Formats: sequence, structure tokens, C-alpha cells
Amino acid sequence: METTRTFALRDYNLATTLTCGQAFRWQQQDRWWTGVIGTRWVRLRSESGSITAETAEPVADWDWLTHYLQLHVDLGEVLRAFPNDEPMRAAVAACRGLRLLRQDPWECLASFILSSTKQIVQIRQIITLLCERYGEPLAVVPGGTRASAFPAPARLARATEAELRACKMGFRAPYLRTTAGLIAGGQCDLERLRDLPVEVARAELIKLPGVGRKIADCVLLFAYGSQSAFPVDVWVMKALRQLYFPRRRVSLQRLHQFAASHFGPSAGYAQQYLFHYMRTGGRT
DNA sequence: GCCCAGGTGAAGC
DNA sequence: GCTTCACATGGG
Repeated sequence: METTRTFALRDYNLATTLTCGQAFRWQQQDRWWTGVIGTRWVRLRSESGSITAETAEPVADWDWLTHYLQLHVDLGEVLRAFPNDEPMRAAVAACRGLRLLRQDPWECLASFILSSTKQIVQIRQIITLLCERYGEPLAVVPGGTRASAFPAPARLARATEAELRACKMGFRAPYLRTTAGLIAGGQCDLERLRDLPVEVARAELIKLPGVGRKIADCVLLFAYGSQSAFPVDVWVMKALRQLYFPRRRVSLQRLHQFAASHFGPSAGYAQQYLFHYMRTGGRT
């Protein structure tokens, strides 16, 4: 049992991974990245060849952290499965060490319901308010900033629409509240979806209010790890059209077909590389 | 003021 | 089927 542990690894850009728009609660404080994974407060520090983690309370088994960070993944193997074309070579060069996390399905689903037509900085604001107001307080290190767990579905289902709107989520409030109720009531079982074929799980997710193809694909990829999920938002659409179909009109449906056939067994990773590449304009 | 942001659902054709 | 529009809020 200890509160600190160091993990040896390579090809892991912690800062890019935690801020590239897949998770929304990580904050930089001095040399540490502070966040919450499940019901544990944790902070992470990256050094060359290792990541050091510190928790508030002693930990016997660190699997929750290595699983979240996907430390066992061989990034070289992932990248070798990318198509060998110019757009992907440029994206890889711009996103050194970018990894996919493996997040909690409910937090991921709720976060992306709040993401629609919002900039990442605003999504972070909304989620911060939501956690402060409705999440269970967590133990932190002495002198650490207060922290809360992501609010449980039942807690958000119990909030009023007006209360949720006060967290600045606007028209997304009824979507979040109703979906929270369906999860809390067991009409949708997020743990069961983990074991279903990806097409079936996607169809189940899309039944939830405020969840369409894009948000369903985010949950399939970021929470369940389905590499065939390829979320197409405005940035990825821009990337596909500019880089693969310049000066042509291509429908969203056609882009999905192209993505499904072109990007291979690391498609989900390829999507995140294109997303980050476009958002940062090729800067690292 | 204007356009845009990790979209979705409903209404119109 | 596909296209258009409303929906809140804040950044640039």
C-alpha cells in the first residue's frame, strides 16, 4: 500500500493526451496534472521515460490507473496500422505520444452530451460546475484543491432542468437530465453495452435523447475502446474533406463509409490524431 | 455585430 | 430519403 508510484513507459505525451478533447477534467498545477478517475483523486507527473502518480489515500492495486491511461498499449504497433498516406504521416508528426484513454462510460456519455456545438474550453467549464454542485466530495492531498467525483446518474436525474441550466449547459439540460434518468432507472445498462457487438451498442446509445451517431461513437471509442468507432465532428469532417477529398462535395454518410474502409484496425486512434492535428493547425 | 464551437431532433421538402 | 433550422452560451 502506497500513495505514490512510478510507471516506466515510452512514447507517452501526457499533456497532449489529457487535453486533446477526449477527457475534460484534467488541470495543470505546477508540474502536476490533477484529476479524478472514478472515485479517486489523483495527480500525475510526466518525466522522460516514466509517469509518477500520487493519490490522496493508500492504494493496494493500481490497475484502475494503468487501465485508464492504457499504459500497456504499444503505441508503435498502433501507428504501424495507420494507412501510409501523406495526411496520416503529417498527423503522426504533429501528435507525438498522443494516446487514447479508457474512460468510465457514464462520465464519457454525459460529457459528450454536453459537448454539442461547444468549444472544449466551455465543455470544461460546464463539467466543472456540474461536478462542484452534484458530485460527491473526494479526499485530496493536504493542501490540495477541493475535488469531487463525476455526479451519479441518479443525482442528475433528481436535479431540475433549471438547476442544470444554471451550470451553463443551455438546451442540453433536458437531454442530460432525461438520459441520466434512463441510466439510473436501468432502462439503459451501460455495463451491458460493453459486451455487445459495436453496431448493437451504437444503436442502443442512439436511442438516448441528445445522443446521435457522433456522441455514440465517442462513447464507443473513449469508454469501450472500440477501434472501429470513428467520431466525425466538425474538425474531423474538415480534415477528411480537405486532406482526402479536396474540391469535392462529399456527404457525411460517404465520409463514414470512407473512414470505415480506409483507416484499418487503428481507426479510432487515427481519428483522434486527425482531430488534434486539425485543431492545432499542425503545431505540436 | 458576426461566425463558430467534438450535434441533435424536428420540420420541411 | 435529404436539407434546413432552432437550440444556449461564450470565444475570437
